[in-house]
Amino acid sequence: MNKAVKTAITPTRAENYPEWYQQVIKAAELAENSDVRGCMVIKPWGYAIWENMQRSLDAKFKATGHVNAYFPLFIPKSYIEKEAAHVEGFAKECAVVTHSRLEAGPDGSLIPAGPLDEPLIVRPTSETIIGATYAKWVRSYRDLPILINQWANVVRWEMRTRLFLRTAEFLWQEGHTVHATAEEAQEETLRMLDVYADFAENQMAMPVIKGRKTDGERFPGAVDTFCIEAMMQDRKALQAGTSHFLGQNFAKSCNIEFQNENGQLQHAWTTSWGVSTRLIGAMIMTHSDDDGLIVPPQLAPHHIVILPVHRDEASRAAVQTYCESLRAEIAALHYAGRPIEVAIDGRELRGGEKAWSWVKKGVPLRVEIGAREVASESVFTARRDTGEKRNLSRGHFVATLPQTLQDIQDNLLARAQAFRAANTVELDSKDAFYAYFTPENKAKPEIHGGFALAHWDGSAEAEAQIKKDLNVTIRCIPLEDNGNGAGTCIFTGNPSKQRCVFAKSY
RNA sequence: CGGGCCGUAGCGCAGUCUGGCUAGCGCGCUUCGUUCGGGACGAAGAGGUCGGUGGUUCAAAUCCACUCGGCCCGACCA
Repeated sequence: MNKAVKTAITPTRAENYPEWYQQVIKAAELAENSDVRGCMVIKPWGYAIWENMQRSLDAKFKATGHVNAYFPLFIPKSYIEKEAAHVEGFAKECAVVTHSRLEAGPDGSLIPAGPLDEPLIVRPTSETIIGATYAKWVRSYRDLPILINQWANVVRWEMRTRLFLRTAEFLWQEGHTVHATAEEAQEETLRMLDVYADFAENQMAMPVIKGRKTDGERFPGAVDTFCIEAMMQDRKALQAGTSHFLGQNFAKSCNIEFQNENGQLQHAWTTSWGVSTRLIGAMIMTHSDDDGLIVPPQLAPHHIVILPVHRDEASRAAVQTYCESLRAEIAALHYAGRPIEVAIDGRELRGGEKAWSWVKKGVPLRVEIGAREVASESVFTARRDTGEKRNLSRGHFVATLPQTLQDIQDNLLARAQAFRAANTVELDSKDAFYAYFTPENKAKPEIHGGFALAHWDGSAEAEAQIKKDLNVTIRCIPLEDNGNGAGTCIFTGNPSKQRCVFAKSY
């Protein structure tokens, strides 16, 4: 109390958003930088959130007919070379294994030995190695479709990294499917995009825009790339997931061929789709505040923590017993299809310090139990999302707990939706567009801009120009056009079919 | 790969320009005491190859050379 702390996290979002982001991660003990450049250590609290994401996504994949499998970490260099656009996109960021062992050097150091005949690439994505495998599996139309997902790590040698948002190694899932027809593959591509959007909104409480990428932003080797785009609290866009219709590009380069009902040999149609630990970054930047992380109940490792408050030794045993029985009662309840996760924090810490540690970790509900609560059969409870503190009868608290968690979940989504709506504008002139995306203070840019919905005629020149001038990109061409149909391109004056989403992005 | 900055305790830093007592400070950590319902206070402790190698010197965290690593700005980023 003596310490005049206004917020648990310094700096605040308004003061320095990127630094705030780093401090939230640190304070919540989600992850830290490792000794390996660009690679992070995901700590237990962060990994538990990832496990919850995995569990939920995995169930959705299974429910849409997919099964899991695992493919190698290493890809022969020649495989990557097969697809021209793919090489172009990934060659610059591949880790390459060239030797198979180490030998003692003259000064006691180890030097690589046993050069490989063909270097191996550490997978940046697995289209080529999985495609090569599928080529062996597919003979007949009866072998199709193949609907497989893998949970894996991938490596992309990024120049500049940020925890969760862009790391050299990251965890993800990648679905790779093979179909007999283009239509079926296109349906699959959009089905999985819907799965991602459903997960983002209902589990992460993060509203997203589903859309199609422009030619310039498309996945290397894809015919069509679809994405979900979310708005972070600095109003920048984050691509939260992608689903690609690969056409026959990889089927041709990997030789995935089958005989159709008429006995004709033809190339198959493939898709791939993925989301990564970047979603944790998205969750942080969507919901957290100046007191730290806020985890949506659906993803929270603990839904609720019980903090025993021991004021004197006389009541200690009674408080402890009360906490234990409350925990047992809560643990028997269910929320969102799983038992409510409840923990008692019995650490020998001061009350304030202990409470703040859970605020910073973003636990949805905190309960403090002392002699007063024991005496009156009540609980003192605080919501992380609103900060609201209440004294409730124990019976009422327990009976309404699942609903309270859902209220928090709903509130987070509603809050994020309102934020996005408040920072989304329709712009109808190039001047207004440039004004919207230009900071008032160029030396120390304030948080400005947001999502701009504007007409664009498909001109790659205009797309390149705004990227150069403003660092603004077309995030996507929305699948659901709520921007009232056709109009005029604000850059060229040519006709435009619909508005696109423009924003600065991560 | 170009331009700039920085490596001193777990973290954040001072000291380097102008070489000189036993290398300091804050936070954190350990122990004890008093405290405890929203981030306590006091006392006593532990913790350092000053990024590395070589050189100059009676003497190097400090000066010189080389080298390794990191950060920022560019370029790059499904």
